[in-house]
Amino acid sequence: MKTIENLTREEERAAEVFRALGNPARLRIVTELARRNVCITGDLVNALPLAQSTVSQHLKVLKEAGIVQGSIEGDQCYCLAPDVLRWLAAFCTELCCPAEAGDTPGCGPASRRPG
Amino acid sequence: MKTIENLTREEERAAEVFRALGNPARLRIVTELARRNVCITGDLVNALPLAQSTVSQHLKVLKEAGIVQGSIEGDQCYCLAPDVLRWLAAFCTELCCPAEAGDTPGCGPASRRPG
DNA sequence: GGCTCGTATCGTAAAATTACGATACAATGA
DNA sequence: TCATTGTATCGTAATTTTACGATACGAGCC
Repeated sequence: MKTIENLTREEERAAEVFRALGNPARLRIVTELARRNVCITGDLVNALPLAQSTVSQHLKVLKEAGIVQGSIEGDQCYCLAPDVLRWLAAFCTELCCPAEAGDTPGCGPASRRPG
Repeated sequence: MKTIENLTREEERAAEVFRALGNPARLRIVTELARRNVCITGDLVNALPLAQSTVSQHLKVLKEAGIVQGSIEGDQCYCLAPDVLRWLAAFCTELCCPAEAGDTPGCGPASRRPG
């Protein structure tokens, strides 16, 4: 994939997190963690129709994206990182509802900005 | 990619939208649309260091995910679909801050659920 | 020491994504 | 009618992702 160099740091980070969440198995892991608060790998392997090694790899991706974190027990007890999803929610809200802009969003020939 | 069959419809939809946003070029398109409100394809081609055909393909992905929509002028004038990002923000918030649950999230040996 | 159990990592095959040039196609204007 | 312009689609090569089995590795127990 070609690197898009004029991304802001925020956009770059958001793309990374979006990508990690954009896989059904990984999203399932995240919802499972949200439901249970804390899981060991085995819990997640049981919850998914995938091989243990595959689940472990997905966990690694989620960990690298900062979405889940291991406990102090040596990476065998996972939970959601509390801030990332909150930040992502704010990012999405900012995109669709820019607080400052008074423009009413919407398509159509008349709504094209003059600039 | 293997299909995870026990995803809820909401999770499936979220994964689709996350995946579409999880590419730097596409996220750039979305932020550009958020900034300008409305763009024709050429505007986006100019904003990105990619070939016209590539940008067009990314637009198609975003359109199929329901994130952008074409205007009535025959798909040549794009804007953000107003509801999807709002919905996605709500989805993320629900994941990290489940309103009902009184449990305090967090890792550690003591917080493992008894079940 | 030698088991078993749970998990991470390695190597690899299949599938999907990404980007590009070439081309098609509709609208516009000479 | 014929060229031009803007955009979508096609075909394809390179890269990345996904999933699996095999294997390594540490902890706990005999």
